[in-house]
Amino acid sequence: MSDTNNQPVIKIFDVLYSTYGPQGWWPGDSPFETIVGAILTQSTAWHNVALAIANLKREEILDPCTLLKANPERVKALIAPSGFFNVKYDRLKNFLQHLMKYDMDFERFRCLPVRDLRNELLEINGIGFETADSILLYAFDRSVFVVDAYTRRLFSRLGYAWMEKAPYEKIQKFFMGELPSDSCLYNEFHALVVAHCKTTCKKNPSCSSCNV
DNA sequence: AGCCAGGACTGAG
DNA sequence: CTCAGTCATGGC
Repeated sequence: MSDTNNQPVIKIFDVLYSTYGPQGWWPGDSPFETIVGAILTQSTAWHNVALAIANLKREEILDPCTLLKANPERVKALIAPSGFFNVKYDRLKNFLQHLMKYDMDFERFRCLPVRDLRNELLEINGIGFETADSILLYAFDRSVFVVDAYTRRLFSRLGYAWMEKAPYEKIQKFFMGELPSDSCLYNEFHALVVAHCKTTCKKNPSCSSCNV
């Protein structure tokens, strides 16, 4: 709270943005595709997720009703490239079954207040903090800040050492207190953190280049 | 040839 | 409550 070495969060964002430019995460063909992607990308490289989604599109089952009715083994085979296909199938199914409470009406579900939406997502087995918030931000365009391992790592090295082990929601609350409530800003911010860590930090374990 | 990705759940201690 | 083990494939 009184660490004078900390750069203001917004300034770090500015440097990242001017370094890497807009990342264009998940403009997506549809919110539903984004949600599927959010679940499939759990602990998985995005490239593999893209393969899985392409399969679902090719077979034309990338919509809630069709996907829920499709043969489980067939769906598992299609999403196999994204790994963990057994658990991920169950997680997709859990989400779809939750959607049944809204008569599979996607629009009715997404109109809920953010707080309710988030709580409902978190009730679904297989959707944790990061996936829920990714869905809210990237699929529903709500101004919710997404925290992940990269965020913890990068900011721990930028003077916010407490983030290394702090609870997810404490970190989230911090960022949302420091930044204006803006889904576009949060969208780019999270993507830029990932972009930076995947390039610079990864090639440099000591991460001295994190002196943004 | 390992190692690791844009996590979350479960069971053990 | 903390934490290792588990889930699986593709790319480097």
